[in-house]
This record gives sequence, structure tokens and C-alpha cells, in this order.
Amino acid sequence: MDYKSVEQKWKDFWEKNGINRFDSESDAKKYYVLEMFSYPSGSNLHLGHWYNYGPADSFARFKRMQGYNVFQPMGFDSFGLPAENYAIKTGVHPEDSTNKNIATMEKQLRSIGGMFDWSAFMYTSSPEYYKWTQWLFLQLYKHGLAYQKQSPVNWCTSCNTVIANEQVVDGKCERCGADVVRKNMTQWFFKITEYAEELLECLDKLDWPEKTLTMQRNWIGKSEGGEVVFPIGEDKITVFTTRADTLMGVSYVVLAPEHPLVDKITTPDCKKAVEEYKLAASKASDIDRLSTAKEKTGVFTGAYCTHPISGENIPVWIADYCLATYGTGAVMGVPAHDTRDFEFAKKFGHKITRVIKAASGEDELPYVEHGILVGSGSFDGLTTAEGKKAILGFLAERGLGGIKINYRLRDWSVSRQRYWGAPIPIIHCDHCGAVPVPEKDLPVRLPYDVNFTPDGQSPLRKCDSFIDTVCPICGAPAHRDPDTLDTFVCSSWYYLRYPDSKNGDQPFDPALINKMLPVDKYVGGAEHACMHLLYSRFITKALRDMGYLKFDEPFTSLVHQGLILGTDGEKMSKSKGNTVNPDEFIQAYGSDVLRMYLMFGFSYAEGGPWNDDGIKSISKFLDRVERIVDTAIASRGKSTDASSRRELEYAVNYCIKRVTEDMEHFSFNTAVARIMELVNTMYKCESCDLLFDACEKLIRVMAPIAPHFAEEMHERMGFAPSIFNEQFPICDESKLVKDEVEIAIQVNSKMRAKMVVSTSLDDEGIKSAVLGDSKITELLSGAAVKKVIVIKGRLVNIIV
RNA sequence: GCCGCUGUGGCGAAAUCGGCAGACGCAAAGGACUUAAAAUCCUUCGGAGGAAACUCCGUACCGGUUCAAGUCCGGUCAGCGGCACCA
Repeated sequence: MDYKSVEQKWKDFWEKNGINRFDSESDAKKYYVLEMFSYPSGSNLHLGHWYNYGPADSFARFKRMQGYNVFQPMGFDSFGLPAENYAIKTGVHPEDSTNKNIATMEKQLRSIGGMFDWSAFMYTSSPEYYKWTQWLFLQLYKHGLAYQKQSPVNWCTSCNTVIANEQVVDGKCERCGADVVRKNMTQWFFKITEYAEELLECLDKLDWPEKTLTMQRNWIGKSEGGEVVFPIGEDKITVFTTRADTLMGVSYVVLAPEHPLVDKITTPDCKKAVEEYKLAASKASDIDRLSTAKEKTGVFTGAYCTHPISGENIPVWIADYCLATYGTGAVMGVPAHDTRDFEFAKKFGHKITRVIKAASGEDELPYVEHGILVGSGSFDGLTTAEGKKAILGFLAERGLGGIKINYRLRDWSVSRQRYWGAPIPIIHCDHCGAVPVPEKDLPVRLPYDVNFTPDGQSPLRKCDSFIDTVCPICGAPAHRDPDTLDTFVCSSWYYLRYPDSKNGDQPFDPALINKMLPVDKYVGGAEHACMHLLYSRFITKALRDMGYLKFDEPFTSLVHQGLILGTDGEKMSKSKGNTVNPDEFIQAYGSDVLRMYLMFGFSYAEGGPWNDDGIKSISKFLDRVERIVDTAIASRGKSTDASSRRELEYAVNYCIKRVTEDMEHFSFNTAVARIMELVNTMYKCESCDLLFDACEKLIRVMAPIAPHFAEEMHERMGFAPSIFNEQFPICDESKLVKDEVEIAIQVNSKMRAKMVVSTSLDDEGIKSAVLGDSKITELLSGAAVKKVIVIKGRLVNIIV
């Protein structure tokens, strides 16, 4: 078969006849299948794109054939650093290179033969899109969920921009691998922490991979503990602790060097040392500062606070092992029951007081497990759990603390000092402060002529025609915010735009979106677990609370595809030279073959090393199907043999049943295996008079997996296109009932024989049939039967 | 250090609720067809022993539960991923 012309023929047919489009008139149940959109990079589609989009498209087609009104859109996440870095290197403007890449990639995506509804196409760097990204920013601002603050931020020394906590990996930039340092800057933040509890709770009702749920849970990092107040003169130091039961073992209190109380309480004689320590701490990069291997450091402030229960004087230190950004920025030091405090106390000579004993009596300090309170006055004898409750209760009554929940999650920093992104729609006025751009003035257009060579400043700051403006409130000269939004802001709401992507008046029509969303099946890489997938959930909840949306979660069901590795088992990369170009395989075999091989050769969620050999076998398999179809057509209507009807009917219906289940679970490799089994049976039953009928069902079962091929075969068999207007075959369970079944015979749990028994027999019947069989009695050679276990349709175990 | 996932033939992988381990395919070997090759078709294909019927062993390792364990439980090792001075 000439794959190239056949595939083109059907691509054109689908496009012309609207087979790929969502039918807004239909009253069939909607099904929104979404694959994570991609960044339009310069090179061709790589195998990773194919592996994501090909099998997921087969799933979408399967759903369509099951009668759903499927919506499967495609677009691009086209703002971002690569285009800008490329521009810096080559001088090609990001807008030009991006538009060119989008055109190329769109063409290539069409070559997959996906059922993408191109009428919904959009990309995030177009003003028609980022207008609404800016609108989203303004809504968050209006509702107090976007705010500006000066704070230590992660600064990538190579990208010359701030990046989010989620984008710092091992103290390095997730994108370029350069060192990340802390810088104090005024930045915009989204208040994702306001939703910490709901983001955590709702995870339970999502059909997501367990791994991803766990990662989000850990990332949110809920920690249930308490706050304890240590008065210090007029002021008070509040610490967060999960071990309030160890309160009587406190021998010092530590503040983070950045803690606001530090300057106030430091005594004159300690001033010099404290200032020096603060300076050193601010210079250290996160990687140095957060290294667990590093020896503890710290200095005394000269001040003492008061223990809330004993009234004892407790020395106050500063140390960088106490983080300003978590809890209250202050911790109580309990050396006997915390390994860090123990280390610190040893070094600086703090006393180490045991207040917990292991229930078993056997322990040694530092003892960090739960146990029984000792040396804690009236609290002695309580367990850790009881002690926490009693001590926090005691403190709460006196206004010195109480139960407190903390989250590890921080607010999302969204300002980027880069050019290629959506401008932040804020105007800074000397009189009125930060003023949101009126919605009628959106979009704030990204100017074309800008010098974006990175020098640590936002490129837009140097563009006067952009920066200089007037205050929308008082009319005085003012300047625009020079930063752009993190591209994760663009991608945090794109799934809401697709169903209404051409709407010029609103980001989306809420009535429509509430019908089309949530996404029923979301498919994409696992690397977005704590970024895109978390941000999108937050934005959905925020828009819901503003009244735009009526659902709580954007993605009901999520699947991660695995990673296709190079033939050497390593991650594909140009530098390693192990990349595999899908184009040569499409040239040689066609896109159906590549797609089907990707579905058959790997466990979808696992992925694995690429292997050239397997792909040929799929090509041979399609040839094999074509031959049996031709045989079926040729023999149709002629009197053929009726003998193997039962076998063929069974094989067809078994295949339908299993493929239906497998497709539903993204178990594509077994689905293809079941289809191969059916074809093997068809070759055995070549002369059966049901062959044509069986072939017709086979082709429909195959259609989602090899769409062009199936469409061609369907037409060749004399049916009117498109096969995607046909129903996916439904299993006739009655054809799966067999008269006889082969079961295994075990003696003392060891496999000894096989035997064919009638399926009409009950357990007793099977038992007597087996024990009555001469071969079995011979096997038992007169041994006394103690017990017989019968598993219907599977095996009989005889215990002697 | 903590959390999670994974570990099955020469290879990619299957195995519903604990019930015949290795489906389906690749590679390999032998055979048929062919002048020959390709394509196609048939056979073998976890290991050891045996002429064969068949027997024993086998799902990273050690132990347990069970009539029965790749599957459940406890421990160990290895690989991958995530978090990590989070109080």
C-alpha cells in the first residue's frame, strides 16, 4: 500500500468533512481530551511529541467511536526563554522565530493524523491570548490574590531573571543549570498559599497517578503543630513547632538572620558579630546555606526571652539553619530531641535537657522519636500525643500559643526580568502607587523593537515608548511595570480558552466553559507535577471563587506518558548524539506504523529505550491485515466453510472486550497484542463464512490505533467513509461462553495434568469428574484424598 | 536522611480478586516455496537433566502467611523519581 498517498487522502477527507471537529450542535455527551501543549522549538517534532500526541489521539478517537462528542484541541505555549536566548545568540527576533516555528510544527502535528480540532487553535504569545492572561492578572489583583512585596527571590545568574521556587532544582536553574542566588527584590506574587488546604484536600477526589498526588502533597507540605510565644521585654518571639511536648527541654531560641526582631533585641556588645553574621548569611547562595552537610553556625544576640511555662531566661541566637521563609522564622532549640538542635548545642555549649523517654526505656540522645514526657513537671508521664495537646492547651489559656498548621508551600512569584512574555498590566505612579491598567486598555502590547540583551534589568525598562505612560487615575506621568509574567501563568488557564478561543469580548464564555470543562482526560509529562499542574488547580479555584467557574478542579483524570530514551537507554539529547528522528520512519512506513509501534512497544506510562527493529514488525502486521481483508473481500458471497464459526466468533468478541478495557486504561500495548491475536485466529479460520464480518469488526477495533489504514480498509470493503462515524464494536458476551474449558490439575499444589471439563458443571461436578478420570486416579496412585479445592474455570488442587 | 515507584527469558513486555509464569512481538535456529534473494508460510525458542514420556529448578535476595505467592506481609540489595537544616 502506498502509505503516503493513502494517509494524505484521509487527512484531507477528515479536515474537509469536519471529522476532527467538536460538534457544538450534537447532544451526545462531551468528552474533553487534552494533551499538554508544547513549546514551539526550532527543530522538528521529536519522538517525545509523537509519544504524547499519537497514543492520546487514539484514545480520543476511541472515545469518539464510543459515541462521545470529543473535543481535542491543539495550540502552543509560545512565550518563554528559549526564543529569547536564541534571539540573543542569533539576532533573530523572538516573535519572528516563534511564528516560524509555530508554522512548521503545526504542519508536523498535522502529519501525525491527530483528530485535533484546529478551529480552536491558539498560542499564548498572540495579543488575542495574552490580553486575557493580563485580564487574569487583574482579576487576581482585584481579589487580593496578586500582590507585590520585597522579598528574597531566586535569581538565576545565567538567565538573569527571577525564577519560582518550583523552578529551582538542587540550587540550580531548572532550565539552564546555572547557579541560583538569593536577591532581595520587589516582585509580584500570586497568593497560592491561600488555597493550600483546598489544594491538598481535593487531591483525594482526583483520578491522577498516585506518584503525582504524593508529590503535590509533599510540595504543599502540611505540618500540624503549634505556636509557642516566648516574651522578650515588650515584644514576643513566636516559634512554630511540631513537638510542643518537648517544650520543657528548650535551652535556647533561634531567629533567622532576616527576622525583623533581630536589630531591636541585639545588645550593643553583640551588635558587631550579629551584623557580620547577617551579612555573610545574605551573601551565601541557597545551595551553600541549605546544605545539610554544612556545620552549624550562629551568633548570640545578647538578649534573653522568657520561657512561657517555667519563666526561665532563654538565650536568643541567630543562625541560618533557621529559615525566614518557613513558619515564623523562629525556632525553639531542644537539643535532647532534635538532631539539628543537638548539633548546635554541642558546638555552642547549650545545655541538653532530656524531657522525653522511649516507652521501651532504651534510647540515647538525641532521641527524636515519640515517647513519654519526663522532667516536665505536671506533664510528666504523658505520651507525646497527649503532651502536645496538654501543653498547647495550657499555653492557649494564657495567650501564649496554641494549635497551628503550617504549609511548606510558598506564594508563587510571577515577575520575570525578561522580554518574551506577557507584560504585567500595572502602572506605577508616584502619587497613586501601583495602579492596574483599566481592562478596556488591554492588551498591554509587548513592543517589538526592544534591546533584550540581558544585563540584570528588565529589557522593557530600557524601552521608553513602552515604559513611559500616564497614570490612569490622576493623569500624572507614570511608568509601566517593566517585568513580564512567568510563562506558567500563560499555561495555567489555556484549557479554559480552547473551547472559546476566538472570543474577543471575554477570556471565555462562562456558560460555555462550565459545560465543556473540566478536562476529562489530560495527558502529559510527569515533570509538571508541582508546577503547571499545581498552578492550574489554583487558578481554577481562584476563578471559581470569583464566580466565573462552577467546577473545582480543571483535570478530572490525568495520565503521564513515559519517556522514550535513546537506543543507549539514556535520555535523548543533541549533545549525547542519541536522538532519534521520527521523520525517517514516517518516510519509510507512514505515520500509522510509527504511532502503532509507539503504542505496542512500550508500556505507555513507563516508556523506555527506542529500538528500530520493532517498527518493521508493525509494518508487516498491517500488510498481514491488508491481506486478510482482501481474502475476506474475495471470498464474500461465495459459499465458504461454516466449521470454524465458534472459534472466530469467540476470538472477535474476546478481542473487542479486551481492547475496549485496555484502551480505557491507556494499556495500549496489550490492546495491540489482542488485535494481533485476533488476526492470527483469522488466518487459521481463513475459509470460515464469517471472515468478512470478522474483518469488518477488526477494522473498526483498529481504527483508533491505525486511523488512516483503517479508513482505507473500511472503504475498500465497500463501506462509506468515515469509519469514525461508526460505533466502536460492542462485545457479544454470549459468544464468549464456551461449552468446555481446559483446567489445570494440581496434586499437593504442584502442576500435574490438564483436563478438559464441561463449563456447565458446578464445583461438586468438576470434583467428581476430575477424581473419576482414569488419568488422575493413576496420578494419585491410591493416595488418600484429604481435600479438593476447585476454582471454576481455572484449576483443581487435590491435597493427598 | 525521608517519601514514592520499579526489579519477570537474549530483548520490548504480559499475567483481572492470590489460581496453569512468560500472552503479544523482536532477535535467533531449523524447514517449505524460489535458479536465488526478498516476501510469505510452518516448527523450535527460560534453565538443567532425559532418546522420549517426563522430572527438577526458575519472577533481584532472605524469611513469613496460604491448599496455592511475580502478586499479600516483614527484612535486605539495586535502579529511577521526588523532597531535604520545613523546626
